[in-house]
Formats: sequence, C-alpha cells, structure tokens
Amino acid sequence: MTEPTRITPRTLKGFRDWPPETMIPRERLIETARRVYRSYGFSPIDTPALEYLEILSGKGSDETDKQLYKFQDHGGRWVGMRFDLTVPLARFAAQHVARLGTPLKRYHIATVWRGENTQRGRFREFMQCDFDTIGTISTAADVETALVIHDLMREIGFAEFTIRLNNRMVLTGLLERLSLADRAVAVLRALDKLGKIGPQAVAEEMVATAGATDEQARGVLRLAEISGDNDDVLRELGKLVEGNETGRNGAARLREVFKAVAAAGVPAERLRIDPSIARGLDYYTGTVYETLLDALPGIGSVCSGGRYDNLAAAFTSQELPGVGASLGLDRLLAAMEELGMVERVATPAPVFIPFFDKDRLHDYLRLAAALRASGIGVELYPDPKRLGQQLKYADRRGFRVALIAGGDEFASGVCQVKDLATGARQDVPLTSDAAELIIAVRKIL
RNA sequence: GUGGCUGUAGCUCAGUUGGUUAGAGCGCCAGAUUGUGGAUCUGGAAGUCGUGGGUUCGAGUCCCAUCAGCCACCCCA
Repeated sequence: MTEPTRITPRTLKGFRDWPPETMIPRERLIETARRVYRSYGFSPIDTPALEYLEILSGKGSDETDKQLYKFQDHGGRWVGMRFDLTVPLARFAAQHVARLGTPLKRYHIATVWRGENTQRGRFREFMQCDFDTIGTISTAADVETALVIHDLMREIGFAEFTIRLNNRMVLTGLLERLSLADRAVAVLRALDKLGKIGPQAVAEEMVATAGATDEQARGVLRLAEISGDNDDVLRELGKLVEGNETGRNGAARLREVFKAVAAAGVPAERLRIDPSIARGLDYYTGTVYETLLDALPGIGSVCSGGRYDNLAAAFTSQELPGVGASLGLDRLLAAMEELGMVERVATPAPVFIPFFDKDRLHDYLRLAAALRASGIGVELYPDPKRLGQQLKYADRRGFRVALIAGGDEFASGVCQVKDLATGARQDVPLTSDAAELIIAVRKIL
C-alpha cells in the first residue's frame, strides 16, 4: 500500500467553519430574529445565492461591484453571488409584487458574499437578517423598523446599545442650500467619517475629494456642532435647513419618527438623532438607521438600514418605496463572543442517559423516546463505558440532567434523576409513560 | 486592492548571537476509583516549528515567495 497523497484541510480567507459551540449560539440568534420579525408580521422568503450578473452589478456603489464574486457558469452565463439581500429583494419584488400585493413585509435570513479584505467582525461570507416593508411611504413603517431593531437587540440580550437615526432628506436639503447637491455622494462619504476622524479631517476631505470650498465644508460641518439632547438636535436641525423644502420635510419626518418611537416605549437613551450619519449605500433616501453597541462601538454597526424611494427602478417601472434594515448576524456574534455573552454549550439536548447496563439498551431507548415525545431533547450514550467516564462526557458537553438506571434501579422500578449542576440525585418511579420522570426533569430544566 | 504586525502541540505561549533527540501550562486519553462528573495524583498520546524555496557544514531562529490571522486605508453587517 502506498501512502495516498493528502490534501491539506483548510478554509478560504474570510470563510469559516462553525463547530457546535459556535453554531449553537448562532442558531439561537437566528431563532430570535425569526421570532421578532414574525411578531411584527414579516413573512419569510428566500432567493437563490446565485443571480444573473446583470441583476447584481451596478446596484450599489462602484465598490460593491469590485467586491462581487462573479464567474461564468457551465453554460457560459455570467453569474454573481449575492453580496446583500436588498438587491435580490428588489428583483424579487419586481417579479412577484403583482401577485403578492403591497405592503409586502418580508424577512430574509441568508448568507451573502463579499470579496473584500477581512478584519475583525468582517468576513467574506456572512449572514444577514434583513427585514423590509415595501410599498408604503407611511411613517408608520419607518417607526416600526426602529421598533423591530430595538426588540431584536433586547431579545438577543443587549441592554446597552444605541440606535442612531437620521434622515437623508435633511442632508440633501442642507447640500442643496450649500450648492453641493451634485457632489452629494463624495460629501456624505466624508461626513460619514466624522465620528472617526474628526471635523477637521472631514473638512479637508470634502475640499480634496468633493471639490467643496472651505466655506461649503464649514457649512456641512455645522451639523457636527449640534449638541444637546435629541430635542435640541431636532430644533437646531430645523434651523439649519430652513427655507429648503426637502430639508424641512426631512427634519419634520425625523421628528415624527423619533416621537413615535419614543411613544411606543423605546427608552430615550436607546435613541440618538445623529445628523451626521449618511450610510454609504446610495439608494437610501429617507430615514436611516445604524445600531452601535455601547460596550463595543469599534466593531461597527450591527444593524443598519433605511428608507428608499424606489427600490426596484432597475427592474420595473412600478414604483416600490420601502424601508428596512439588516442585522449583521456574524458581526454581532463576534461582538457577543468578545463581550463574553456567549455561553459555551456543546449540546443542544438537556438530558443525558448513560448506557449503564449493557443488557438494557431497549429500556434506555424507550425512556429516551418517552422524553422526546414530550418535547425534551435526550442523548443516549452509544457505548456501555464506565459510568464515571460517561458522566464526565455529559459534564463537558453541558448537559443539565442525567437519567441513571442500572441493575439496582431497574430491580426496584425507579430511575435516578441527577441534576448535573448541583449533583443532587433523586429516585423517581419508572413507569411505561415515564410521566413522573418527565415532571422531575422539567423541574430541573 | 494597498501598507504594517503576527504565524511553534487542540488552546495560550517559551525557545538564548543560527548548533545535537523542540519545551511548559491548560486541554485530551488512560489509570488510581469494575455503579456516579467538576478536585488531586500518576502515566500517555500529540508538532514535516503555516506552506514552498533559498543562504549555510548546520535554519524554529536569517532571506524571498506564498497562504492565513490581526490592524490601518477603503468600504461596510
């Protein structure tokens, strides 16, 4: 026998494996997102990972085109892997909205791919959890979007986070007043960096890359000088866009959204009107959202989104306004891990049955089946090894309860219920339906 | 894509101006303890020093390339 040539097992840059101890919390996060979305009436959809290249390219900024994974398929078609869930939604809506009707509320939890350089909390393959409301321009939908973000974060277990709100129309209005509207993209891109590089550097960038005058740059940066609580900011903002129709509407809408979100019970300290956030994506036109973790702002926004006037203009003449946001699941998970919020459990089932007596396999199988029938997850150890070893295994994996039954127990018709956290044991009568056992186990769980 | 830092056992790391058979802690496996885990003790397995070249009598150590991770730019979840 010659030694076979082995291939080094490895994963691509920016792509990762998910062993049980990371996949279990990841699935838990997905379940939470689903539950919250559904509670607001959003319905699930899915779309293909691969789309015709023409569907995907040219939809975001020129950057997204560069990051797009693209290739020719076996039939010579140019195809691309989706880099977000919004463009596929636009295509989906254009194709199906006639049948589905509006408002169309959908959520979409799926993997996306971006061929960009990796960093902490930044991968080439990652999961997004999008939710959008399409076909309405009502402020109610903007408000609901913020409420969903809030519920989502709270349900996931974050107490301290900040949803930053702005409205693109405020910025547009301001830029119109300053005669900078034609250079909006470059100006807003610079402005977006305010928190990171400071007003001085932002002004320099505006002059350098957007061709703004010093005076124009100063004008934009008056946004940054606004301080105080949310009400103060709103008031100042109003003054700044005075006399400009778009800006006034934007400020009014921002105020409306903010008031309604606060009225719906979101604590004021979770909300922050921030006139400097622009969001890079060009298609946002109204309210924009960004969510930062107070304990880890450096990892970036974990849930971002906004309102767009016309999502599917590239695909249909039908106007489809909408609003939505995207939870960056893998980034959030990376943050939670860093903050020690991820409990390392390697078993999804809470109950462990050691294979104690090698002649009692059938009894153990029946016992396990009875508990599963009542909705309790059970793992039966596959080998009749020493009990100590089996319990050690159960301990390592994080099982909560062990059901121990050997010759003594079977002889007296009981089963030992052991709480693995406390070590407490108790004998419970073993019946064919295991009713008392189930009650005893439930008490511990 | 550009620039900087890093890469030794499953994990965290040590490894002297290049010099014999590359070490530790934790973890893992076994035993002490043939029916009870988390503690202790004893023993054990495990590394082509990221990978491929080069310099050298000799490379974990120096040089180059490459792959991967982290950081910055850029952009974003």
